Amino acid sequence: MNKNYIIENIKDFHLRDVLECGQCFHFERIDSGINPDEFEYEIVAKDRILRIKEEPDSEGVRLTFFNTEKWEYDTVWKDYFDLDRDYAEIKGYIIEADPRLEDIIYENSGIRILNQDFFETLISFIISQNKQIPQIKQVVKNLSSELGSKFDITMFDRPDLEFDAFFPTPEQLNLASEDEIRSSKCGFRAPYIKDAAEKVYNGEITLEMLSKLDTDEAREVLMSIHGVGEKVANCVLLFGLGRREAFPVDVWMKRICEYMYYDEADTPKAIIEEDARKRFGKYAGYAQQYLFMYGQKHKIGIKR
DNA sequence: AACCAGGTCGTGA
DNA sequence: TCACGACATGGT
Repeated sequence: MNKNYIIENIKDFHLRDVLECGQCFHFERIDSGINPDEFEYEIVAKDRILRIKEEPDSEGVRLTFFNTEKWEYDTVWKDYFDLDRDYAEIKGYIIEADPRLEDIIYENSGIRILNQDFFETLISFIISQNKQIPQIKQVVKNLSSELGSKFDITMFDRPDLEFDAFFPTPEQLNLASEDEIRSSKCGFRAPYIKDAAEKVYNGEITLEMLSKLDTDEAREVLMSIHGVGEKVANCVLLFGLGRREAFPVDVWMKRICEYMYYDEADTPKAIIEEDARKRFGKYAGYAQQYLFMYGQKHKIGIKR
């Protein structure tokens, strides 16, 4: 009990940027914010609840996984945080594809793309349409609290948890009525969530079948869900199915890419996606995340 | 008080 | 194909 696991000198990692870059929603910052170099978060993922802290270190950062055994880090969190990946290679590849991204990557050098649960990613990004990130987080929290399995609080080393339940399983969401789903404040997305839960629960769409398909085929299958279009499908591919060549184009990416590549001219999202995938190839998804963070920080293309 | 938000669907040219 | 309004909810 209360054994912490610590890893040191981690490069290309910034906990805040990893979590706050809009790829995941079931987490909360829990430190005071007094020390600008320290970050502590509570994350619900991988059928677990993790408390994790980041501090500066001589060659990068030190991460403390609270109440975590070494085997849990090795078999669960290492993969979840994409820590097996060589980000120096990824960055080099992207900069070679477009040298103008060097500064952008430098500014956001701690981003990683998480390897998240497929079903949770699917539902989360269905919720994300026409919503801002704080609201998405709230709906994910409500859905979990109302329909997911509750934690055994006695398992944890502190009583004041931000969350009280796991994200609902396909079965739990499929069993819920549309009204129950609506009480999470997901609004008009309730039937979309219903349809997704149904198709996954009854085996019409499975992780196994999607893994056998190439990215474009898998996207078609995902888009057979009512309420899943190009953008949501691409997010599921990138964040929930490990398809790092996927390049989701939302309003932000549209503005950023028009600014970067089309002389500010109005350009269809499909063209932007196609060109980006040609330009950035197998790492288009990483390029997308760096560009997204950059665009948000500097409000690229926002008119006033 | 309108208007917008990591969109998608349905409709009508 | 393509443009456009509707869709819940909450925040400026």
